Amino acid sequence: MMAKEDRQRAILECAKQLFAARGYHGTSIADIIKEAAVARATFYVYFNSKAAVFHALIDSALETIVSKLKPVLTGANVDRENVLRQLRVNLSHALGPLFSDPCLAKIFVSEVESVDDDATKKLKVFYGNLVTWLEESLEEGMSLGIVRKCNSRITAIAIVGMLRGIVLAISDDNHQLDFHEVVEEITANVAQGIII
Amino acid sequence: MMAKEDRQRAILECAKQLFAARGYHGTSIADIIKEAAVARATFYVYFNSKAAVFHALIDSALETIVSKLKPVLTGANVDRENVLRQLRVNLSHALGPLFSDPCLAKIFVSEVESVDDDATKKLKVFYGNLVTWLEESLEEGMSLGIVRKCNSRITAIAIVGMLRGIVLAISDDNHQLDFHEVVEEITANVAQGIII
Amino acid sequence: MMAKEDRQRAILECAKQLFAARGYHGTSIADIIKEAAVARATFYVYFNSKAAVFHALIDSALETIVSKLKPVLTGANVDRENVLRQLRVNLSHALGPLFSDPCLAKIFVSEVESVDDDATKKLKVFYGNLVTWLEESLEEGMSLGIVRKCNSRITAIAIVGMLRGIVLAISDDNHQLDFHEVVEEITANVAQGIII
Amino acid sequence: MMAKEDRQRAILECAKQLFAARGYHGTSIADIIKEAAVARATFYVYFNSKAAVFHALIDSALETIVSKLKPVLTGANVDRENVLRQLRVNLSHALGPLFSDPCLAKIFVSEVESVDDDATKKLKVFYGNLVTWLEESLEEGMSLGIVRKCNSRITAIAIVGMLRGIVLAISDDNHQLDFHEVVEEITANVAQGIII
DNA sequence: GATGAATGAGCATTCATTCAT
DNA sequence: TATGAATGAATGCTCATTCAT
Repeated sequence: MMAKEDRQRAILECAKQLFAARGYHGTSIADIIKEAAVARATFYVYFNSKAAVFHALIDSALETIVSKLKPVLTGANVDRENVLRQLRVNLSHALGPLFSDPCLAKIFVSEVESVDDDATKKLKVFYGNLVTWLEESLEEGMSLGIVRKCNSRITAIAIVGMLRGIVLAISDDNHQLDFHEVVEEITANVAQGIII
Repeated sequence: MMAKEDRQRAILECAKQLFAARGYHGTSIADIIKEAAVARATFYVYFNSKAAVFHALIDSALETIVSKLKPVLTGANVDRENVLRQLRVNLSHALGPLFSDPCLAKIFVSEVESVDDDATKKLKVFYGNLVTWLEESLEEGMSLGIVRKCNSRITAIAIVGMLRGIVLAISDDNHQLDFHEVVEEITANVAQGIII
Repeated sequence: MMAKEDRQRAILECAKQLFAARGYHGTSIADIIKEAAVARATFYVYFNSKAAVFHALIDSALETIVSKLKPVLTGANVDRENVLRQLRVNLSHALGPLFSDPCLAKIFVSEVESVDDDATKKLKVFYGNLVTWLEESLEEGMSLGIVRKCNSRITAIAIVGMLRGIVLAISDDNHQLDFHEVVEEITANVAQGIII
Repeated sequence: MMAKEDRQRAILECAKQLFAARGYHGTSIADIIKEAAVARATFYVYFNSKAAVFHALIDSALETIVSKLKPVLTGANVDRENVLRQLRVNLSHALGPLFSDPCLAKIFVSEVESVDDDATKKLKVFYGNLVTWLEESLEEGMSLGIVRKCNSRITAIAIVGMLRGIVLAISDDNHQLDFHEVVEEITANVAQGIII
């Protein structure tokens, strides 16, 4: 007999892997319970619906990431090197969990359509907030002379897209990216651009 | 009575809008034929399956974009300005059609799961090729001293992600980005990075 | 191939018999389509839900009965015999269809619980209206001196119950009541009571 | 800790109210145990099944009523007044418990379909017996010259229906009938009919 | 070619009941 | 005795696809 929490975790874990592998719509309750080795009704003891598992996964993913993010501190005596260091830290914290769990990464970039809206909306809101926050940071950076003059909105969107691209790559089996290299490279790109 | 091609095009167009708005799984054959004002069986006169319409849309989208892309020419007498100009042109050509048709943009970044593999695979292959091509270009650029030393694979992935982010933003009603600003901004980011 | 209306009627008829025999909750869609010899989805071409068939049956039953009822005319020169004749006519019209279709009778007295409320409510409203109408008729009859002084509400309820009892008996295979005798007997009971 | 019998009674009482309010099929075990504040498995300690509780309720209801009924005594020196008095007494005894417990009344007239046959059959048998007994009484009454010549079967069915109608009205919140008036009225109807 | 009726495989969900403690 | 976790059979319903005209 399993502890109650373990059971829930097992279902969650199986669902995560299946959703990551076959997508939300490609995964049936039958698949999940077979993988988790529980009876049909048992699934519903722990989750009210298929959508509910997905919600839980999204929530957990967001929680995992968001809790790690720290605001970038700036001020009088904050130089370029300092900002880049903070950037590196945030990137490491954000990407770390995704690197160690490709399924989480997959869920994170999944654009699941037509699930009970809430779930997708949560992710959308997250990315939207990320963009807004970056936008404001860029504005502040410009006023401090740390950031070159740019269209902050477009740039923010581009950076978030860049990160999503990385996460998508992580979630793909064959890319095999190295965590530290990624962090360094992203930082460098942001810092220097690509073309000399 | 409609000409045969018009009928097909009508179905395709309606399907595109519906897929863009509600997603592949959120759109039923019933939705499509209602919108296109054709009978159920008529749909199957023109397309073998729901997946087939999606395939056709993907194909058309890819064709539209790919045909516009030109290889970036480099050589002895190619300077930084020249390369950036070519980059701008390619970006304009690639993003142009997507800007004028947000539904196309949506399809383009859609990560539809569990459609008969082929469709998703085509998009994946496209993005994969894009990454590979960029990777090679970066390598070449490095050897020519035009590109700073970097991990070409990661950087390529990041850039493609950046573009995807932009396209995703285009496909979203509320972002309202300006075409030329976007092209300039992306170019600038690639050229200079963000942090001074 | 069946005409469209025939198909619907066939389903309706089978559903009626099954509902009458096993009750609403004791009848599954599987039962209905097996009896009607149609495919599962075909059922849903004609009815939106299991409850919808029941609604249709109730509606049809009520329509059948209600359309036959005529208001009892009274006035200066209306004597006891005349009123009783009108009563007989109404009884005949109301009970006739139920006598010729025991399943209809069964549906008519069925007190189906927890179907999408509407259906049950319709029947309840019908019986409620019947009671109210009878109540008013009794009141009028009293003021005309045709009806003995009585509690019109209780009496109305009792009469409607009497009728329901008859209909229930009709719907039972083994009672084998004679239509004309029933009409006469009810009229006589109303007219004379039972105990001398 | 509750005494064993109290537990059982509590479950029974809650079930009765729920069945009366939402019907048998509209009431789940979950509803019952929540209302009775007992654990799921505890329910099955006291009752073997959902149907069993219903059986018990029917049994108790029938017991309550049947035990009160007294045979109507007739004989040489029994006049009309005497018979009516006995009728009144029986009615009072039968309707009394139902008036004081509308839920009991509801159960009593419930025509629950597709419960494990036994329960419904018991009620059916009860009503059948009632009809038969009335039928015989009417026959006897006729031979004694107390009852007018009538079709005893139909009349018996009608009278039982009348009573059922009253009980149904009792079980409905909004009717608010007065016990004594009902008894008087029924007696009067039986004695005199309605139309003068 | 054009149509709409017909189809069945598939799915999420419910619920009375049993098991292990 | 009392419990709550676990269960699987059953059910209503959907939807892409095919058939007959």
